[in-house]
Amino acid sequence: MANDIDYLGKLQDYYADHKILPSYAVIAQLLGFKSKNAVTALVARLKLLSFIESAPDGRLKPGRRFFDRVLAESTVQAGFATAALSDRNEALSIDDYLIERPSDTVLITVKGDSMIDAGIFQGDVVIIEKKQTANIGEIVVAIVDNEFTLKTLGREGKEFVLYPANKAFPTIRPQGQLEIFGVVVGQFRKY
Amino acid sequence: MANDIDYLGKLQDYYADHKILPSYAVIAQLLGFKSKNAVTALVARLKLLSFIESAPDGRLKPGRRFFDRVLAESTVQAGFATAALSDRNEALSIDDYLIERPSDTVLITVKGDSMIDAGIFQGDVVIIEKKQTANIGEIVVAIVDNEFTLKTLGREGKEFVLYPANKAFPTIRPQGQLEIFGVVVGQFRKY
DNA sequence: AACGATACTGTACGAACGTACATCAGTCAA
DNA sequence: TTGACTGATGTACGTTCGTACAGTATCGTT
Repeated sequence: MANDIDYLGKLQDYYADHKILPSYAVIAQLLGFKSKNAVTALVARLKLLSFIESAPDGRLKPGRRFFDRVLAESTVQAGFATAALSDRNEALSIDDYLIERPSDTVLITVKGDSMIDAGIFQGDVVIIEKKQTANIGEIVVAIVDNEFTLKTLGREGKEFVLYPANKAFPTIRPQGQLEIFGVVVGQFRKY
Repeated sequence: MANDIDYLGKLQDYYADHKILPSYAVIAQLLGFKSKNAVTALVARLKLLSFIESAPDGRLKPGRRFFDRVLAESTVQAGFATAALSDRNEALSIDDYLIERPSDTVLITVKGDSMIDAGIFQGDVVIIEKKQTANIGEIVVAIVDNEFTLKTLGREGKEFVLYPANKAFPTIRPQGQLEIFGVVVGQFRKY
């Protein structure tokens, strides 16, 4: 059973490369089995765990948990780290974790350094939930001078203001009504 | 030819539902063709435009442009956002964008503030590709005193060192051999 | 009206498909 | 030592696969 997780990893790698799952014969080759029927048995086990399902035509397709990623505890003692990872750790589907309302969510690539003290760097992608209202303290995408700007919503007296998270940038005090496009609900970065 | 885009849309819908592409026979059914060979011709045309490709075993897989339209539909009306996402059109999902080798990848929740100047905060999740070697300048997960630590790999003289990205923390100069668990390839955060 | 191009229909075929059944080898507990 | 269990190997088979070739219908151009 322990090998099943390694086999699953290989299927996930194949899927990352090709965006499909292969046939039983190709899976046998991939995993080093001599027999297709070993794949049938493995697939049955992976189906029980919701990693894999069958499409209407009998072909294999990713199951609900196929895109779960291993979430390791950083406090796990490193000496046991490798052995522990696949047995006990939680799993997380990144898209499901970051996006709760797909139909109201857009991704925007950050340009500029105005939010670096909030850990949002140029080139990062922020996840925006489209909303016209926001709470004080939330990071929002507002429309100022017909352009999007990413800032923290603040209030001074009766007026809303937009605070950067970088001392080099000024606070924005909008003339007239502040127009909010959405609220930042997540962020990600690739190295 | 105009119908080809509609046919492609239906394939994209099937893919959105099942996360795989079906066989020629199933595609014929899906599109209302009476003949499998019409699918062969359609596939040839879609291949020329890089919407579809063949996997090594002959099965169909999404091509480089297969996800173009899906991403275009998901962006906001503002031209700005569309342009920002335009270089990411091969990514099916955030997971697909961030993770290239699922079998060697684990997620770790960050504890501590040692890397805040690099935009990695406590509570963020970092995406680790398990590797025993890394390049100078990369952010690594190293094992020091039997614990994971997240730092930037550096070198002083002949010795490897681990630099924090926070002035409040000291540089780590490991006794003996530096042990690397993996390299940070991505990061994400939820608000 | 004739012709060429395009997109589809129909048929055929060797190869591969998913599935079923029997068997074997290794491991572990009693 | 023995039996049960698990995971793999091997074989077989009806169905489906991807591909090739021939033919048809429609449309636009000359």
